[in-house]
Amino acid sequence: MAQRSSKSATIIEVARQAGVSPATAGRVLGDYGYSSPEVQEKVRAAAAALGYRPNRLAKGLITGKTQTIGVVVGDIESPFYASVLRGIADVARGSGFGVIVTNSDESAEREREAVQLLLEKQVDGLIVSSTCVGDPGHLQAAISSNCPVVQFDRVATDLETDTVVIDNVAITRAGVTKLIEAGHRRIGILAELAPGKDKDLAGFVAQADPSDPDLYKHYPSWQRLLGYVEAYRQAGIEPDIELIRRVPTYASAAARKEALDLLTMRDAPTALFTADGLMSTGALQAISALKLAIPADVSLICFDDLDWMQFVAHGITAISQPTHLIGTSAAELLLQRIGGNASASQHRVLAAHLVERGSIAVCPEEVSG
Amino acid sequence: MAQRSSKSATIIEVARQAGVSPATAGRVLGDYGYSSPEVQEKVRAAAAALGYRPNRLAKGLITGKTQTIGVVVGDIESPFYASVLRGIADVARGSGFGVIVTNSDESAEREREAVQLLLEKQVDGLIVSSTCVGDPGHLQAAISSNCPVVQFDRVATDLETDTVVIDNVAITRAGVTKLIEAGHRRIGILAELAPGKDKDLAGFVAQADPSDPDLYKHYPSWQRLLGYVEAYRQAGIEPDIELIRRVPTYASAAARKEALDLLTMRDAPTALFTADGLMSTGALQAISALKLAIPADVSLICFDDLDWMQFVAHGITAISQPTHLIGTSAAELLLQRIGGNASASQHRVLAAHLVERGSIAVCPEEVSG
DNA sequence: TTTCGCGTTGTGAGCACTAACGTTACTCGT
DNA sequence: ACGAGTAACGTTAGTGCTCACAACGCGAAA
Repeated sequence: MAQRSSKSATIIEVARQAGVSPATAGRVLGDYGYSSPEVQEKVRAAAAALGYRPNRLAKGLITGKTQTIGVVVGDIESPFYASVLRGIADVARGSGFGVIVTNSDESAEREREAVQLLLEKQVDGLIVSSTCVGDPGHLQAAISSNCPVVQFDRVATDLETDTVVIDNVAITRAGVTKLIEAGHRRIGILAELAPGKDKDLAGFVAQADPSDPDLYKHYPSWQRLLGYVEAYRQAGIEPDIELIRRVPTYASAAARKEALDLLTMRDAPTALFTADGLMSTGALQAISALKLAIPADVSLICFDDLDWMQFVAHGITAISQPTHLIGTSAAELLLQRIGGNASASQHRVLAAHLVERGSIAVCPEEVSG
Repeated sequence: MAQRSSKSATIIEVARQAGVSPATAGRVLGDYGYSSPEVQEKVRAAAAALGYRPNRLAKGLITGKTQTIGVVVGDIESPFYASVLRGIADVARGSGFGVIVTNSDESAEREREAVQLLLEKQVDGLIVSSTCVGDPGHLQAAISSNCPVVQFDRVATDLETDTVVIDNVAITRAGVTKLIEAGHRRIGILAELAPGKDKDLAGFVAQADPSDPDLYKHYPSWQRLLGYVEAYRQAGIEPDIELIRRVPTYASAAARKEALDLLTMRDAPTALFTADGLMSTGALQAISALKLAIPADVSLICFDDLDWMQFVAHGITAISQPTHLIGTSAAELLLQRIGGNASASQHRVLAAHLVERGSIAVCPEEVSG
């Protein structure tokens, strides 16, 4: 019989109803310590009769554990983050954990506020794709107060946390190499390449070196650019800086604009590489607006395998990230830490793979040449 | 100077450091009651020095408010729910609230578990798109324990809650009417039409009546079917039950299969209406596999305006839901309730609109006929 | 019988914080 | 001059629960 009243029953009322002490009732309901079968039955019956619902706040206050993990992502609306979050939520649910989600909107300040809020809510751990890998003081603060952190996608390396990433450089190199093998020499690349508008793109490309611990390399889009440059160098070609397009604001409209510009320039590229889902959407808008055919007029490889890539044109060749697995891995690592695992930081590098479809044609100039 | 130690400082330590009582420190830091400027400064200085971070659990335990709202959706990975969630999160953040998200996977049992967990965590309110509109006992329990509930998309009408929905019947009727006006007489419809596999589809269509308070009408996909049927009847045509396809499992692969079947049947439809994003994706897969051209071979209207609909073929005409607004509205209504608003339930019906693109052609048979 | 140990239960403290109330000092109006 | 009002602060109790500890009974081992 459920309780009708507005205030729900406490464990003390259950105990009184069952004729035992609150501690005993707690032992039965909380499933710890000792209790005899007879008492268990009495307590459970009383709890059911009163519609007792444990108050996890009180429990958390005393145990120091809330069974809640906090997640900070750029934007849950993005398919990438949504899928990662789904993975996290699945693992969390399996262990009786709740998940508090916050969007940083790629703003360092919002991210800090979010982390602060989550810590005040006493989350047991944090999963973060940090906007500010160069200034992770807020994450360090979390770790210092015994709140383990797992980073994914973007990682601040001078932070002692578990991490889950994919090998952006290698998979991008593989993808761009496919285009080069098809004879393409002028391959445009569309990437966010945040933060730091002042960053010297030409300098970065010139001295591109995967072993260099440059801060910008911690951002996936810069890593993907690195893979792009490496693919060129491996083929003995020098990349043309004109073909590397930085999208000033992280939105498909901006990507579309940049793609339009790229595709209508003098000596336009014969192929395109897009560094993430938003870039892909923008590129497709531009290609559609220009009434170009894929792959007859322009070849294409997209980072992130979105739903529509299997049926647009003759299928879009894409790099597929194991998004769900990123989420489950991050959550599993975090739960291990919460469970007390104090071993050295684990760094998981998951495999992305190329989904070959019909968006790569042999370069016409190659054919005629 | 931030604290290095693992346990963070409490308000008592701050008070001691500042030379005041815990209550006074609480008043300063919690911004309630009275306190002199001098004391405020001392306390704030002490708090900063100790790296004090308020414990919201303790605060919540005593005030009965956690500044947290719980959200239950089918699947955060779906663009619809992701966008609604984004709206909720935006409003929540603006008011200093956290958001705990859970997926029900369209399972009534999981939904009940999720609600139970959220109530145990003492959320101040719940936003739910319920799977089990016919058996909302768990939601009634929430309301009874003073936890306001706002429903969106799907609503259990015999529950006294605020609701946020769109007018599925009207907008679908408008969309299908466009197809009929273009001369199409055989329009296939792809819809989930859960729950109740035993539900008599033919009977539902035969007696389709928008004023009938049938349980199934509370589900958007059934409502959309109703709009479809009404569009036919308004045009003086009787819908062909063969063209109404129920997708047995809610996945794009199943939708694809059903669409393939539909498009290759004898007397195949000349146009298609898809009742949500997953159906649209499945339909496009089928159309692509059959190498049909849109709209030359088949016209199309899709419910839910997904990213790719602006650049696929000549653009896909779509029904666009104000997803973000659904989320913000639901969150605003909930925050009002949490704030103490006890007026009668509000039922918001938001406007969806038709985004006309290039996926509707005049029916060829109409032209020749 | 004594001693030990174990299962079982109750008692009391305390987690970090806020609300209610009491006390003090001070101001103001008449 | 005196009561009322108010600002500022402290004391205390209480939020719902868990944990350490003590106490007790009972059977087995010494």
